[in-house]
Amino acid sequence: MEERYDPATIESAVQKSWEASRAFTVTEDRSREKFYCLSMFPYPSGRLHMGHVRNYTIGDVIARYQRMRGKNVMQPMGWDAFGLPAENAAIENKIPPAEWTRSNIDYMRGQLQRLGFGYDWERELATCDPSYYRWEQWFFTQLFEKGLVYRKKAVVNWDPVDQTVLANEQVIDGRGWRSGALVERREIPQWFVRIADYADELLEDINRLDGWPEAVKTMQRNWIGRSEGLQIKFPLASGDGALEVFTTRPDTLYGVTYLAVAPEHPLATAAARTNPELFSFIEDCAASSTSEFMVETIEKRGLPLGINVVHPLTGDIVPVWVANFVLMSYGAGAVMSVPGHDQRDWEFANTYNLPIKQVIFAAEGDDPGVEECAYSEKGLLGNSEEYDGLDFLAAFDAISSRLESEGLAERKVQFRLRDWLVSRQRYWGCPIPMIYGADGELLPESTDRLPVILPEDIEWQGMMSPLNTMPDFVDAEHPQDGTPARRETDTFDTFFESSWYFARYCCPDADSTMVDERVEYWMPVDVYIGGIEHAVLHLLYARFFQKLMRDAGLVTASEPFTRLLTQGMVCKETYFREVANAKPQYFNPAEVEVERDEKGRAVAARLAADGELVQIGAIEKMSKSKNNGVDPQALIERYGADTVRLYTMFAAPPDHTLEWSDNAVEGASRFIKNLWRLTYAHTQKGPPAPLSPNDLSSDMRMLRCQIHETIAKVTDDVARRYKFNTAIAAVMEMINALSRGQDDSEQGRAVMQEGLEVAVLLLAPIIPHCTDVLWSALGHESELLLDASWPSIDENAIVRNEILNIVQVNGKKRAEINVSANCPKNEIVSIAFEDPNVKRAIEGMEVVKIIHVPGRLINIVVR
RNA sequence: GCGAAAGUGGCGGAAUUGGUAGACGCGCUGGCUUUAGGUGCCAGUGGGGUAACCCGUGAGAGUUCGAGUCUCUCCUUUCGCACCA
Repeated sequence: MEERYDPATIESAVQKSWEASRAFTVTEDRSREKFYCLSMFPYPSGRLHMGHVRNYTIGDVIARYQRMRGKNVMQPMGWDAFGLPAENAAIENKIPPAEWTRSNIDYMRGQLQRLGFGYDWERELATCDPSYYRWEQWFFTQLFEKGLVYRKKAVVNWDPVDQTVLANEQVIDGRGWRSGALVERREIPQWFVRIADYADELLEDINRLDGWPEAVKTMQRNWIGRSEGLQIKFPLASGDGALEVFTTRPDTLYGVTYLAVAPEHPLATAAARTNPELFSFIEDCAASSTSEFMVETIEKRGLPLGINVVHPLTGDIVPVWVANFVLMSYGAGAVMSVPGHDQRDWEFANTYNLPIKQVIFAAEGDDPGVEECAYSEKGLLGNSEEYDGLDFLAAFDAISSRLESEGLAERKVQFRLRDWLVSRQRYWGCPIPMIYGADGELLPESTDRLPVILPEDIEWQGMMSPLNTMPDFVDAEHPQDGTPARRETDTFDTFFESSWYFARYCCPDADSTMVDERVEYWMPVDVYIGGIEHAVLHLLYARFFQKLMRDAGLVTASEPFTRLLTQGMVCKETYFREVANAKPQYFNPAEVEVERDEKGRAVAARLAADGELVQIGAIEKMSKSKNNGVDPQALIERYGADTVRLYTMFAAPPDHTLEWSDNAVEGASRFIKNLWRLTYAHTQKGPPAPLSPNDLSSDMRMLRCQIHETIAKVTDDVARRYKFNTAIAAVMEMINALSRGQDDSEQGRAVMQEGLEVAVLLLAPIIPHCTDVLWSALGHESELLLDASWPSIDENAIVRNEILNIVQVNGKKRAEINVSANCPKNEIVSIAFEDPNVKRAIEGMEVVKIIHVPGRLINIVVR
């Protein structure tokens, strides 16, 4: 090894050796335990950002650790290549999306390789390749044949100027982001997949996901949102038909004072035909974004429809309103309003002077009343005729049974989960393989004509998908009789591609099936790593797809991901200057110099270019808009990949947000240099003698104890807890101890050898390049560090004969005492009572009891 | 609005099962070496107090011999909300 640590040279040499030996290429080997380590594949946006670096370092550390444990590890990588940004780039820069995407992939692949991630590049896939998307087209046709796909009208954001459908993120303050035109809600026919049919199983199987974070499981449960309730018919007072509503609180039925329907509800549409005020209200509602967040946060408004219904129990006449907060997509698109016992209804009733009626009373204690706010707890019924005094369950049952027997209601399980809308009116996506016959018949493209290839050589005009204007694409034939037909021009939601890529990695070259038998060896994924923002959508769609594939006989596992690790965001401070009548101007932290007081607090910041002050903003997620991104490329060039990997793992636990600090990167670099120097100095003294554990000085025995305790700590942190920051801290402590306790005696050098070997092995997954060189220098030239065994613990080394105990008086620490490992309680107590601090603390007091926590502390309780 | 998390020194964080609060690192302060600068090395570093000691984990209550950790209320921040990926 060289005396000086030169990351650029080392890293390129080590990476070349991995490449030459195809070190990360794997095949199925039934004699070995497999480990499938998967990180969420990136969207090829142009350059890697710190979020990618963090995500993929976590995955690589786990993969390399499992390999050292002897597992047959597969770690693949690919590209989630379809999506909106490629279309934006096409519009802005006149580059065809395919070209833009493929050149980004090439650049980003190089960046991943420079970071030294151990991917099996022979399994690489890009979702925009026909060899990939042909199989999801095929699968979609299978789903269609099974009746799991249907077509129905759904609301979209429509930009009337650009004549195009907008994504929610393209709607800013109710306007199209490019045209600035007021966005309209418009209903168009769309393709849906019946995920709601699997709602029960998706919910039930969450209970089996032991390796998933509780927070993610709870979010999925809430997203699926199973609720048991009653679908009730309120007969129209006019006598023609009934208005159906779903409620989970039939016990509050006597408190209904009005009904509310969504603006898109047929009853509202019908009433609006003869009522201009209603018509314009509904139009107003339609002029806002479709996102649920917007619907739920706007001011609650409504109008009476002039329609009445009959209360099914009392026969009272109840008015029907239209309200902007009722969602057409949930339940029946109509609700029964009980302002006494639902806060939103209460506020609405207050605004419009609708009656509020209390029908639920507290089971015990004071009556809460409904004058100040709604009482939404479950309690005992009142003002409810013969049901007075019943509790929630009894009332639910009695009222449900009565209405059911009268044919006015039906018990129903309602899910919040809606069927998956998979069609997008966009170009850069996988074509939906459907054809419209002359009479509008829905026809799946025949299997032998798949894939339906997305034309890549395109002219982009305006904002609309160019597919609509390409006769070569649109003109099709009836799959059976060959008559002229029209091809679907919608493409799939990109979640469609990302819902099964993990299965395809197992057999990326299968050219006659979607997946082959190799999938049975590798699936399920043992650990899946990605951002917490995917907690619901992507991770739920992927679970759903796995079940669809299982039911199609393609796979046997019901769940795709055994263990899930959700990663936090990467953040950085922001700096800006106010600009009159415009958005603030943000400056990249690299261009700003920060002044600190003697405590290190930032007191001011100046732009390096002009020396003038800039304002210090919040610490926010790295983004273009806040100009607070740190380019990984520049850091790799300056410090090397190992330092960047070490820092990202050390700065925070994987599931926390990571606040980027350039100074702390320097610290990571310093640590590697220290390890390098220590190893160099040690190896320069020649090979050490074999270790003889029974001949160690007491200092060396202690040092060796720490080495083996570090193995235990790091193994637990890496394998079980996924806390790489504390694992690294433990190795740092060990290196500090080795460095301080240098002893050039024969056995002292043997302990140093053992300590350095352990450090190199423990750090190998995190900083694989420099440890590779150090491993050779320590005398393991013939062994590949990649396949070296994870170090094991010498149980004899970690036996301690003395243990530090804490003495507390009334829970406050008063002394520390050293006692022998199995010292009985009474002896510890008598030693404690000898301590002057303890004596002073208990002087003149009566000892009430003494609590002993073996091996830790005693607490003397006095009064 | 609904759902889910988080809040500990100047900063990132540690404390794994209710048992020593602040490991490790950054920053900062003082010193040494070299010196053009940087690197490197040593010491100190939660607040208050001469000290004994007291205070201290977003705020407030509670349970306990003992609470950063458990319970309740509140505040703040972040993430998701179905066409961003």
